[in-house]
Amino acid sequence: MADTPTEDTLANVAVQRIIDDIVSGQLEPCAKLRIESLKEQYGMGASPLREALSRLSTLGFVTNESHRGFRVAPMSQADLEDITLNRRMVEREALLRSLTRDDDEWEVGVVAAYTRLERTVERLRTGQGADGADLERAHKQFHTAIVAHCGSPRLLGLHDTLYDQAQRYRRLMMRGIQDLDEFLAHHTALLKALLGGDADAAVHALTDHLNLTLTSVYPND
Amino acid sequence: MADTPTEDTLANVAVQRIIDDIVSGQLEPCAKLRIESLKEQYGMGASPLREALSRLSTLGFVTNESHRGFRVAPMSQADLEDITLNRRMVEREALLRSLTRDDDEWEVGVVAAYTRLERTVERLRTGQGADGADLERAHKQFHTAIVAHCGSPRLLGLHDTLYDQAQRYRRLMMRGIQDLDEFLAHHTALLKALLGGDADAAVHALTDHLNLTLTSVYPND
DNA sequence: AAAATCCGGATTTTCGACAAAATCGCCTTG
DNA sequence: CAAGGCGATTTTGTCGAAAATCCGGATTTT
Repeated sequence: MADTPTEDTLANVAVQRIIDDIVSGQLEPCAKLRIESLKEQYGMGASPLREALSRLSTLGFVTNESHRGFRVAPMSQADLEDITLNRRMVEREALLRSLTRDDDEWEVGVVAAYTRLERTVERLRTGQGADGADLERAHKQFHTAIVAHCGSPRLLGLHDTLYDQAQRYRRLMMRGIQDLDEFLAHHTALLKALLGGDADAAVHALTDHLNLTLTSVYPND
Repeated sequence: MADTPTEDTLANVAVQRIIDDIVSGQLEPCAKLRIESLKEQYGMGASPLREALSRLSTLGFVTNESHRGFRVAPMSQADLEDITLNRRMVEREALLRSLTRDDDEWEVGVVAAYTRLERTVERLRTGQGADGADLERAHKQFHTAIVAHCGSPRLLGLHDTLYDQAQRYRRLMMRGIQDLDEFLAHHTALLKALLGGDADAAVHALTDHLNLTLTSVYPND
């Protein structure tokens, strides 16, 4: 899920795998994360696991009251609202910076990522060699491409962790979707607005898109 | 009652102390952080130190290439620019949210923090029982009060770490300041703008204030 | 009965010694 | 001077156990 291709310490591997398991729902919200259990589950010693959990707690995927161990971070409407507000802020800033840099590579990257997303949807619909994980990967790549050229390491890092944190809620939203067309149409519209040359319109389209998970999972108010 | 109430874990204490030592400059940029040395320096074992360094690396105070150990994060103009851009974004968002919540407590808190800052400057000038650390604390409390009531846990966390990361550069700026009056005057103006009721003006004053460290440490361009 | 206290087992946190793997420094060699 | 080898050092991970703390139930007190 989180993008770091090859990290060769066990602790780094553990971070990735635990994020994946939390985001994919295999580790449920508020689930106790006992080192002894994790040792068996991930086949490694206690040290790298503690290190991983410690880092995950500063990233917000895990909670850690002192002497009370680690738990998967809980889910709530308030939390999704907080994630969404932060995502709107981060992606707006990153998008504006990408646009005003008039970096040719940006457009290329966004279009390429969109094409990949389109193709993945197609393969998923025709049932040939693409699963939900592929779709999620392509979706993340698309959103990452939008902010990729903002020039700020911190914005990129924030986007990455916020995207993953939102993924838990996005899964709930996707449950009600057999309508892949609608999913793709939303992103097509977003792409059009991004490439349209009007910064304000692009930002609006993006923030609207981000609100979609929120209003879709918690329709009230 | 217990003699020494250890509410916290050693690892948490280590995080705080190392941040302090990095921010205060006692641990210089790019300095190697060898566990063996730190064990002696902080009087604790390797486990809590590794955990602390690991967390600090995700917070951005420390770098950590795999199998190459930990180092104090380097300083650069690009880094300060990144910090500043992120601070403008975060504090702008937090300020706007605090304002639109029309929370009485917000004004009270901001004014109280300003008063504390004012008094600390006064005591510092008359040389009675206040040192640089006190001023630093009061300054941080003032800026924290501005964003305190935004209602977003993530914004608060971001503000906190970004503030601390900026502190290393602020120290350089302060070197050239014997003029406490100017320092205080800047904050007085900021306070006025914040309380003036004009959101746009308040945001502008705040972002200008944040730019001050940047332009002061790196005057070129 | 309700509240406070106590107690024993379980869990978390920390320690320290050790082993494996990777990196670094230095030296030689071509 | 570049390239490569080879110990020495450092980092990373394992293991077992000690110290501190939490949890839940039983007991005592109000």
